[in-house]
Amino acid sequence: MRIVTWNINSVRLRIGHLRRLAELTDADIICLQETKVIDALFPHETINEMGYPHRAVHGMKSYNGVAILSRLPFAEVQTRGWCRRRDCRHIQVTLESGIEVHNFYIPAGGDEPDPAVNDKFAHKLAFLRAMAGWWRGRRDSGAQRIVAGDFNVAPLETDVWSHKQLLKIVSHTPVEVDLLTAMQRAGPWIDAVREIIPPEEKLYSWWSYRTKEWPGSDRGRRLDHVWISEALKPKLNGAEILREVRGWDRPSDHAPVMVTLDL
DNA sequence: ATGGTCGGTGTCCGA
Repeated sequence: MRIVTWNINSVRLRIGHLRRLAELTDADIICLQETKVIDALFPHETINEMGYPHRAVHGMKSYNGVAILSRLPFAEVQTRGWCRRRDCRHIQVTLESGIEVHNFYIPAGGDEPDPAVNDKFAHKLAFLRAMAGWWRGRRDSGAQRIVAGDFNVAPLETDVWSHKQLLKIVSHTPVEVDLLTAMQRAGPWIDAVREIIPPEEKLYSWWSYRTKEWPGSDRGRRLDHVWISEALKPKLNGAEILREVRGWDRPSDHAPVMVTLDL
C-alpha cells in the first residue's frame, strides 16, 4: 500500500498536478492539506475519474481544508474540531482492514515565536498539546495506524537547511520541536520517513515561494510527515520525498511525501 | 535588518 501526503495549496488550482502525482506514484491513498475549498465545491468528479472512488473531505472557504482520497473503501470517516475551533485541520478514516489513517494540517503559527504576543503561535502550541493528549488517551499497542500531514514543524537538525539560523524561526524553535516530540511519544509514533532515510541526511519537503533559485540554494525544511504505529513498523518498506513536484509549473510550495507498506 | 511570493468568491490575510 502506497500512501502519499501533500500540502497542495488549493486543490482546484492544482487539480492537474494532482492527476500527474497520482500517475507518478500509483498511490492507494492521498492525504491533502490546504485544499481551500468548501465541500460542495470539492472536485469529486475529476478525482473519481483519476481512480479514487472513496473520498473523505473537510473543507472551508479560503483557508485550511483536508481530504483523504482512496482506492480502498472506508469503514468509517471522522473529523473533529481542535482547540475549540471549527477550522478544518483534521480528518480520519478507518479502512475496512481496520487501519486508521489520520490527516492533519497543524497551524503554521505566524512569524513571531512568542505565544504571549502571537495568537497564532499560541494556537499552534495548544494544538500540539491537544494532539498529544488525544493520542495518550487512545493508546493501543496493537492498533494499525498512520498519521500524515503538514505538521508545520521540522524536528531534526537535518530537517532544516541551517539549524543554527532557524532556531528562532517558527517551525524549528525548541518549544515546537519539544511539543512535536512529546506528541510523537504519546502515540507512540514512528517517523516512517526517517526509518528509511537516515537522520544524518538533510531532507526537506518545503521551500518558500520567496526563495529564488530554490533548488540551488536549497533552503528547505521538512514540515510534512508520515508516522506509523508500532504495529505497522514490520510492514514499512519504503519512503521518499518527491522533490521534483516542487519543480513543476506553478507548484505548491510543498513536495509530496510517500510511504510504502507491505500489507 | 529586510524583503522576497503565492492563493483566495482577494484590493488583506494567511502562509
